[in-house]
Amino acid sequence: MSRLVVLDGNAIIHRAYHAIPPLTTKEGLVVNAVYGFASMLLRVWRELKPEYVAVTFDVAGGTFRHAAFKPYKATRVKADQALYDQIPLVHELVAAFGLSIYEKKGYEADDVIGTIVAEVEKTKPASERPEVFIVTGDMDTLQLVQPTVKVFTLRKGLNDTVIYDPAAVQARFGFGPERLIDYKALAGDSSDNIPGVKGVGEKTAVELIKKFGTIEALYEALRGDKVPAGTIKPGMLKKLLADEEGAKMSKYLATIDRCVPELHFKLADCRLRPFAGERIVALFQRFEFTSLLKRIPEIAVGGAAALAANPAPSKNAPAKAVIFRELTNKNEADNLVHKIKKSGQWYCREVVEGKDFPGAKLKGVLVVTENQVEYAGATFLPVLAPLFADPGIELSGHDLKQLVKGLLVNNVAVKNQLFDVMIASYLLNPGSRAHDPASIALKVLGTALPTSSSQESLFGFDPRALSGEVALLAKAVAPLKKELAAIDDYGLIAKIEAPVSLVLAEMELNGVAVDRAKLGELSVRVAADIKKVTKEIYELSGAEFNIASPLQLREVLFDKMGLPTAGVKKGKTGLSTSAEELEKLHDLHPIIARISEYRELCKLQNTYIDVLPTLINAATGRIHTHFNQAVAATGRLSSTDPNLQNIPVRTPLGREIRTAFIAEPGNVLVSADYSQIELRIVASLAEDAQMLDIFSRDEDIHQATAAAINDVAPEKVTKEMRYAAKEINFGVLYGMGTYGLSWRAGIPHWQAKEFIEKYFQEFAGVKKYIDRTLAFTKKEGYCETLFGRRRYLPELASSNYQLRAGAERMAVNHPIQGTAADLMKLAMIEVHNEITKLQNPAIKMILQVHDELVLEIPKNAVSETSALLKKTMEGVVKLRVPVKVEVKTGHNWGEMEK
DNA sequence: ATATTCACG
DNA sequence: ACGTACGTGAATATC
Repeated sequence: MSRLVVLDGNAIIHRAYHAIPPLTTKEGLVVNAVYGFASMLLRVWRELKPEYVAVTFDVAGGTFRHAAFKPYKATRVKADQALYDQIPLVHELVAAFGLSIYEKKGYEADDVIGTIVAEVEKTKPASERPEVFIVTGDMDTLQLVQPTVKVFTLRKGLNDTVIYDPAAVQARFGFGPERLIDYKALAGDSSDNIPGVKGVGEKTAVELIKKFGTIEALYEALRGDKVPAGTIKPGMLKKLLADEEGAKMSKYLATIDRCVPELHFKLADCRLRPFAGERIVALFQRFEFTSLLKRIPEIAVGGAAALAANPAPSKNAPAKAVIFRELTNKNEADNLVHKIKKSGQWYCREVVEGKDFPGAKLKGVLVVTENQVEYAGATFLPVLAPLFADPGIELSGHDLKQLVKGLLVNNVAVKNQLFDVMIASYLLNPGSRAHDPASIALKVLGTALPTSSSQESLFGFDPRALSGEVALLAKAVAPLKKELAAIDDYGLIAKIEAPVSLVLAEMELNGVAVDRAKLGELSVRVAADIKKVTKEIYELSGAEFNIASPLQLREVLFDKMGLPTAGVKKGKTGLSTSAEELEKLHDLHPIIARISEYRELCKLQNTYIDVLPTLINAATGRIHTHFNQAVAATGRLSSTDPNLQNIPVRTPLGREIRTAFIAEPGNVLVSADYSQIELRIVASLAEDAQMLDIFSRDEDIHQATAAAINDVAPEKVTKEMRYAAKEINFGVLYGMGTYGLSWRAGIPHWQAKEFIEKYFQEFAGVKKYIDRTLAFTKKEGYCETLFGRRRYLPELASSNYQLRAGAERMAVNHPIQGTAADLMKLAMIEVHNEITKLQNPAIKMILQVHDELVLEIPKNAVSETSALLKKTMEGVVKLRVPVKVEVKTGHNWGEMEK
């Protein structure tokens, strides 16, 4: 089927104007709305690949609606002049693309769109009729939606788009598109100043429309006294009867006119022709849309050619309708339990109200059995609980940790064997970030997700809307299992990922306590410091500018103040102002130190001091991070919302922020840290005699390395020698080159080269190991950790030097960083087992920072738990060197002692 | 949306 | 001749 895209010009312009900060060109033209429009246009090409395009605009002056109802849109505040000024520019853009424009005085763009939709309906034969996509920035055209007419609109900002088809409208509002005018007739529309019925709001309107359909039917029922008792409260009845006029007028105003006269719409006129690329390029240059310029090649070859190169996605094979059923009584729930017990497996996902746990509410769970999706509301959880508790049953799902958290807050513990499709997809391709349901459906099954899925409605999440998604993903379980079995001998999911996800669920729910007052004090102090430093910078430079803008800073430093640029690195946009580069200028001007100071203060203030208090959960009074298990390519965890794995520690102010992470009264924090774990892993994997020796004697690895490469006795090693050796040791972990080492260690190039040569002479086993790893990875296409966690590196065969060299470094690093990650995950599982045995719920694991594990425990359990932690973590895996763990204790995370 | 910068291991 | 050490997440400015 061909495709017609109708752009709602004004709506997009308005949306873009308010979503994008004002951008000004050198000429002083404000172009943010034009930019948004252009970017939307390019996006439409890429995503919808239309054959026909029409653009509609409002025309200044009143409309027939104003004539019928004077206050129509009267509450609208007049838009900024800066917005109006951009409308002619958008027309220029549209002309450059050679698109047809439709507009009519006395009518709104929505009426023009309605008429176009009606005209398209008349296309004969029906097989020639295109599918219509209305691209807009608001919801006003949703009433035009039909099976062949969809609305492509923006949720928030400019990037979050939604496509509404009839099912999506139904899911969002609870009734179909044709009922929206009746809904507005009752609820009104404050933005257009459509009155609706006084006293009726969103909720009531939805209920009434669901029951009666149209307002005509509603009023007929009211007059005929045919309203079942109790459905409408007497007060409401009165309000409805009092304002029938309001309802009728509102419906008239809300109804899009589909018969705009003399519009002269012809589908053929809208057919895309090859674009005049130069005209578009020239315009984009004038508007300074440099980032968009890069995207022009995608479409400049001309509509038809672009269409041939990127055919529309294959007919989205209309997914077989999924049978959806909501459990209504215990009998049905019992049957479901019986069915799953028999098959020994189930696919399940949570339906949640609210943002996330704790605090969010588990509304129920969706369960996929052979060919249907059943929804069990939370009331049925007690019936399902024995299923979750059965270790003989396999539970599959996508991001099961989320489900586990929802169950935990309802006191249901999960003991099933878990198979998480997100994690399976991640283990198969850890370098990819695309493990969301849509990507998995596409990659594993070759199918797009039904459009109705993940529609969050105004009125809560609709389990029915999610049923298509879960039914589809359940089908991915078997193929993923098969693929995984072929590359994973160890059983990473069963032995590591699944158990660790249960631990993580608990940790996230545990959260960490934060001293709000401490952060408040810090904020006041740092704000004053920033003010002071800002003033000093202004005085030193003789200019007032935005120090946080690398662009402006560059101008002030190098142009205005004339600091030397020799040796300063360049980025894509010009000279770099990063801390490293500024350091080179440190002695040339006192402003440099001030700028570094300003940067540190702002960074800590904006990223931590002022943000952390806002993330304290109202219900628990603690901060609950998310540990992501399917992001880092090496197998590490990552932490988001907030990231608690990068809380400052390296500077005094940074450490002070750390002191705001506290134990609750009566408790202490215990931190257990793997000492030099990655270097120990290198020694063990490489079986390097000298390195094994250093660790088995428990010597200082950096000092010993310095002694070896400088041919001196360990006690003769200077600070500088140790520092350089430390850099070399890190370099080994990362696949260093001489340039990188000389740069990092601050030594001349020749010396870096000598050091590396000497290093590999001394630690010949390490050299052999690196060569061995590279050869293996080249031959097999992947490298792996001690536990067989693979990472595929196809770029290793690339003819592009840069890509290949990058892949070589990853091939060296992955087995080391990844083995450390595996080891820590195993430790977490073991530690969790051990503390569970202590039967003291006050002992909680709360954070993991790659080689550090933080627990909060009652004071009186310190010595027992510390010893247990050390023993468990050190014993989790046997390496060829001792594994060493340091345990520290304190009342906060910044001040810990052995 | 992308680049820059910087916080952590 | 080329670029130049691994793995992350967040804030900010600019397009």
